[in-house]
Amino acid sequence: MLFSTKAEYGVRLMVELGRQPGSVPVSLSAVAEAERLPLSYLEHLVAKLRKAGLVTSTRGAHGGYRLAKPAEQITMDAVVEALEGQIAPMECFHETPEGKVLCSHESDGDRACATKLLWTRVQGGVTKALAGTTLAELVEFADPEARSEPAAVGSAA
Amino acid sequence: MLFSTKAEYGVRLMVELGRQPGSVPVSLSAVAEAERLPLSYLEHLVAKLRKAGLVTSTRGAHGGYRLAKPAEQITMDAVVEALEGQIAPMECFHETPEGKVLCSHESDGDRACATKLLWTRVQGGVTKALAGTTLAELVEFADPEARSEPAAVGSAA
DNA sequence: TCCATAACCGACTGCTTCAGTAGGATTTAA
DNA sequence: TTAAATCCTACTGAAGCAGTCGGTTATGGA
Repeated sequence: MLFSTKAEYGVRLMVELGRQPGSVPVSLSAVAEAERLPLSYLEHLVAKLRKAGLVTSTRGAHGGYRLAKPAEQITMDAVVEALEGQIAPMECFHETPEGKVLCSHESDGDRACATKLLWTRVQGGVTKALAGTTLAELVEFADPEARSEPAAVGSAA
Repeated sequence: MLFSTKAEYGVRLMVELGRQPGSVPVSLSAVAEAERLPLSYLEHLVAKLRKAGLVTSTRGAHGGYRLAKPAEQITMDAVVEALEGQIAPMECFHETPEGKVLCSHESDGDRACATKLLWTRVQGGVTKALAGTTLAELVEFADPEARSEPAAVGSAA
């Protein structure tokens, strides 16, 4: 598996926030119920998103979370990276701040690192997919009719 | 990390076999020494490659492994999948034999799975990178001068 | 006929991460 | 004052990773 449930849950959480009109904070327990995910685990994930500056929080009663900027301006590479850590195909792969790809095996003898070409391509494919997808797209995809009322979740059961 | 060292070591192993002219089997210990990787760990990896039909083995003295087909015909999606298992971005993602992508959250309520669009794109990016790279390319990349002599392996020690 | 070489196989181990739980502290609206 | 919410740290069982180890089988050559 390329990613763990951290990315899965975290993205769903972001989508849930993105579905909200705007200035209304959404409580984590509402998200947990809507997506049927464990609240206490979501707490860990949302902390990462907050530290990455992707969501803001309001404490106390009627508090909750909301997006730190419009969903159109949030790309999924930032979200996934906040949740999973730096996205590299391989342990030996590091990206410098200038975006240059380094491989620790580089000087591993007398010839170029055999796998660098492959991992560079994979890295490129993933990065392109993530950076080319905005949160707004996912919100739209999940909820094409753009109805503003939340899904009637608690009613059944 | 997207992939573990299984993919890394396994691909290097394949490249090492690909560097050989053709019909000469290469022993695992030679590969281990050339790439400075633990022999007994490589045994596990090469077993996966053999079961996937990517390499063939010759037992006994002067035995070893060689590619099951020309390096030009080996694409890296097969190699990585043999080593790491099915390549899906997420636990809930399954690919049917016909190549259709399924998501277990699909009927997870009243709306489409929010993350499917994203993971489909990521999956596509990775698959394209892996399937679009042949072993021959990596061999050429690692060894641009195409010298046919193997790296002086056993001579030391 | 030995013997060195090599593939083959399964069991075991220390370590880290994952996925989640638990318990509390702090903040804030009503 | 209190209920609702964020925030924080510590803990836990399970699984996978990265090997190691010991032994079995096959084979070419002396």
